[in-house]
Amino acid sequence: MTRAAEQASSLDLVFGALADATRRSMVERLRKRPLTVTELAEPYAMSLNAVSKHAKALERAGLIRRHIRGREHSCELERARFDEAMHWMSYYSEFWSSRMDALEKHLLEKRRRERKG
Amino acid sequence: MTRAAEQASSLDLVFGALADATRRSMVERLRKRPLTVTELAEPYAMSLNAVSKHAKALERAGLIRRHIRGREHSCELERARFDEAMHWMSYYSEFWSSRMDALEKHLLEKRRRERKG
DNA sequence: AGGATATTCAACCTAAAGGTTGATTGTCAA
DNA sequence: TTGACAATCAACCTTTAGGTTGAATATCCT
Repeated sequence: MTRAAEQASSLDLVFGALADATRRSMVERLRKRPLTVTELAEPYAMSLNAVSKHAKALERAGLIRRHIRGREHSCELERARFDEAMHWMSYYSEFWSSRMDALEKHLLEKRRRERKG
Repeated sequence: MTRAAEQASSLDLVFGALADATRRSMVERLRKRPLTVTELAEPYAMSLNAVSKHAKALERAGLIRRHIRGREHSCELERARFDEAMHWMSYYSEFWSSRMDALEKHLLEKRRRERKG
């Protein structure tokens, strides 16, 4: 990060984006299908402008992608983007790390069985 | 949340706490062993006061616990606290959800085998 | 008791976050 | 071509976040 003390790191942006309840709610709704900014705004008691800003924050963090078709901006969840943060966190969670360990063991075992038989 | 529009939700606090690089660095270091506030402060080019505030943010989010022994505050990682956020995120990650699915399948299969044999 | 050490409290500063309103840009459709 | 619609830009306001310094509190040690 040469001139980038100024620019937030990727994890800063992802966690920062998820630290807001409105944005988490948006992510939840985008899980089902893409939504335009206007559709996104519908449930919230705030201006379209505010929603537009939230969408931009999610986009900056890479958590959504935007497809512009005419005047409509369709916002789509970028599921892969969650992995980085999940991976970071997994080091600190007993629950998940133990489950991941179990899974790794399972996969190794399976591979071993498959090689044999 | 009756009178709690004011108070941030649990996920707000957890993600908010992790949105700062200094605090993530602290978490990383606490993974190995508990550290006092002074020990925590050592690598960072900021006042002890600032570090104390960061520790408090992590504590408020439930990501660390504090054991006071005399004048020293020993900060310890609260690993279980990461689970809630991980769980929330897991719905949105292809990577993790697919792995979790595989694990679930494995566990079911295993249980089935064990019941049979 | 008295001084060093560990930590927090309090007041302050600056920048960023989340919201507003009003104007602007671009696209659709009659 | 004109008006409605989708979204952003720009300016502004208020609260919060991250940092500072200086004083206070509590504990340890001799």
